[in-house]
Amino acid sequence: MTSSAEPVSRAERKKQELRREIIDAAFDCFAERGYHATGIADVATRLGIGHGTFYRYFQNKRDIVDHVVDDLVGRVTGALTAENAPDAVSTLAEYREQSARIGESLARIFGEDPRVPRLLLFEAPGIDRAMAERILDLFDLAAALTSAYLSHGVELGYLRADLDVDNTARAINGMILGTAISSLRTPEAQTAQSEALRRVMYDGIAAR
Amino acid sequence: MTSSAEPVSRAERKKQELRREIIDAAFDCFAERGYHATGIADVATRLGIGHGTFYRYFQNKRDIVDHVVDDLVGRVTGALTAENAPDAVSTLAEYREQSARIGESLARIFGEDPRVPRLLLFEAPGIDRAMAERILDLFDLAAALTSAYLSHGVELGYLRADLDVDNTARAINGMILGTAISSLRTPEAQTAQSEALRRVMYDGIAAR
DNA sequence: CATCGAACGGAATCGCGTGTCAGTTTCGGA
DNA sequence: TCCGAAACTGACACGCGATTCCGTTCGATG
Repeated sequence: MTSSAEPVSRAERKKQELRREIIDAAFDCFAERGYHATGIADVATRLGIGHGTFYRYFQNKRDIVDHVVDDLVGRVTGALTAENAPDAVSTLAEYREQSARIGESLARIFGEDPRVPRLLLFEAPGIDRAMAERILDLFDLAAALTSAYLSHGVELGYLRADLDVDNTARAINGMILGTAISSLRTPEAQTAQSEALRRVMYDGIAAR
Repeated sequence: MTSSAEPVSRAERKKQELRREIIDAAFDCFAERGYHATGIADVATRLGIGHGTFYRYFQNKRDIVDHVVDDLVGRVTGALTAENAPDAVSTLAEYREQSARIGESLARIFGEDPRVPRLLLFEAPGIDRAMAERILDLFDLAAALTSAYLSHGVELGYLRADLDVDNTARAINGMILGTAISSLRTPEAQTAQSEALRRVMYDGIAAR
């Protein structure tokens, strides 16, 4: 797949490598001081390159933050979709396992590096309207996925027949969001947090 | 209470009034173009005053956004606490009613003016670290309140005895957060959304 | 080793927004 | 009607950071 041939001259590879490094350095800076507070010079200095060089790789400041966010969004959607087809499941027990798996996957991304949720949830939406829309798109995508899982469960009869799949999906994603945000301050509560989340989903909160 | 006397000269009242108007205008601007994109001049122009005047009322740009946020946080905490003592409730049915009431109250604030959630959730956290912490504080406060309700319910026996109150509180607040965010794009779904939220809380999602 | 083009660095440019200040207006009281 | 204090105004000084540009360096090629 990556062998789409072409020159791939040694120099070309070097170039792609630096491009990659710039994206990473920008991510570091944005996460550390925030988007508006970091200058192009900061990013360049962190890599030990002149800031004029930056402009050989990216159009402008707005351009790079898009690439940084691309990267993070990719990681998240990857975790959401990888190895987890909605129709791979046919009982409630299997569904619980699958949701636990997805939950862990997200927890890993968010928990291992709190800068990821910080940037996506706290920094990005304040950059401009377009970026805020991108984040909302991400929420919508997540809602659509969750919704598909729920629909599947309703069809097979292991979830409530009268479930309002779309809105319930958003509610569930909200809980996940809440977990991600909590973990910004108390990363160690992650596990208990997602356990509580699953209990609410499956058992509700009322006494029996 | 407000009659703490003192001069309250006519001029003094005028002054407080303008101060108030500046806060409102700043809110309008921040919500419209975002914090970083609005200049003091924009705020002043909107009121038809010179921007020098602004500095007679507030120290600087950072100062005013604090006051704007104060205002919004006040509205939200007001909705969360007003007329809703945790111990005013003693059965599950009453608890459902109370939670519906609080939900409606929040829905009113967020639904009537989407700029409120947009500013609190999307704009504020990106301003600087201190502001992000303020928003996290607000989440913590909300979690503590919800937690108190849940504890009360566990003690009286109408909620599950093994409920992890703290983490469940955060999960529930997450769902509320999800609702607020959804309503940024689809305000009309508010009601269905919070209905779904309550169903998850009380009935879970599994078939019986 | 000479040549040439591409990549690099960082000094200089440019525009913008914050915050100040000195002159002007408003207003209440005598 | 007049005076002085307080409030207002907007031109201006200032700093900061994004972007440009050109002299220098690097490295491939013959």
